[in-house]
Amino acid sequence: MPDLASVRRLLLDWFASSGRDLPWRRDYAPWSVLVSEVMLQQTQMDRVVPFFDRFLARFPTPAALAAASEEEVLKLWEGLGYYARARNLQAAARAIAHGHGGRVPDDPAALRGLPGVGPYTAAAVASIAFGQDAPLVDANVERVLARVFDVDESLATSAGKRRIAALAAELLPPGRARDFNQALMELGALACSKAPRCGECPLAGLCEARRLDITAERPVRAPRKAISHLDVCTGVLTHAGRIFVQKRPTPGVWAGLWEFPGGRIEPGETPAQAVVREFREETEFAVQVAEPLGLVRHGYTTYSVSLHCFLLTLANGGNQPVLHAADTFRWAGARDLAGLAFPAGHRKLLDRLEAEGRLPRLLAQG
DNA sequence: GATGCGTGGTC
DNA sequence: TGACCAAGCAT
Repeated sequence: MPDLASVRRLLLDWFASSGRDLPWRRDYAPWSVLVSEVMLQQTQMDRVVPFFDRFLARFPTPAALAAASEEEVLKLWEGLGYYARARNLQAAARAIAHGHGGRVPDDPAALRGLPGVGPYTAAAVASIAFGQDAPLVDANVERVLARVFDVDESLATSAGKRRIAALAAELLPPGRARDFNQALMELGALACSKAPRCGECPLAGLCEARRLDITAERPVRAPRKAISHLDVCTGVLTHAGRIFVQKRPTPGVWAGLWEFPGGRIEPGETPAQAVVREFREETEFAVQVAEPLGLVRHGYTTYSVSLHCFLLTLANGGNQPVLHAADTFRWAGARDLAGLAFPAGHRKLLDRLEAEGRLPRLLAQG
């Protein structure tokens, strides 16, 4: 088994020389650390940084976020995914503003009680913001420790998880948790990645998986479920120079985001038939297809979709919907469309219409 | 313990 | 191209 003291020293030295310069690492302000850690859940660093900069500029304190509208918060989160994080973070900000005197708590139990803060994030904030000796485990830590110490239990099992957690706790140098926890994760992100770059790794000389030439087999993971494919449709319904949008209910997929109605294309149905049916079911609008708008392809973790898009007009009747799949609706103008948060596929469709120069015409008063 | 929740990068 | 995956959490 690799020498623990050597692992600690090599990791801390490497992090001091090779750690990335990140916005929240200048002063480790607790609010910055909390926001960054929530954004980093299941999301890679390079993608987070620009979102973090915009978010902190707008919401420099928990009180600022607490006072904002959910609309504005989701708009700033648009494109980052896992939107429950944004709503939970605002709920956490309100709890901090009203229940903790406006300061992010340093007590792990209090942190854990904030919405959207689980075991990882609580330990990350306690150690990175406040320097407390809290070990943490994320996917990076799992990868690094499973390789360095050749953990052969599957990480899908509780035995494997316990083994990693025990190693992370035993390894943590008291008083150095801020740098050490970040060092482990940074190493997992920069060197000990899925396809490891052992030439850049300070631990290569003592890594068990490398010695045994089994880095590709560590960590042992459960096989993922197969990715399924789905054909769905959506329609941009225009009327009197405006476009119909509806707000998705909470909880659920894309809760609180705006969308164009649509849904799954059933067997034996053409995409055009499906979009007419979906509008009837979701809004009780009778619509007709004015023009196909092509295909938007989009991937998700467990499935991929082909989004068949259409331009629609009202076939008859008034412009008041009866909503069955949404909280509220709006006949949106250009300013609305720019300011509302949409799921990526629908935003992609809007961007395409914009790029083709068609949006102004659709939104012309008529 | 299993599942749902987004998105875009990578190879 | 498509399968895999990322600084997890809630239910």
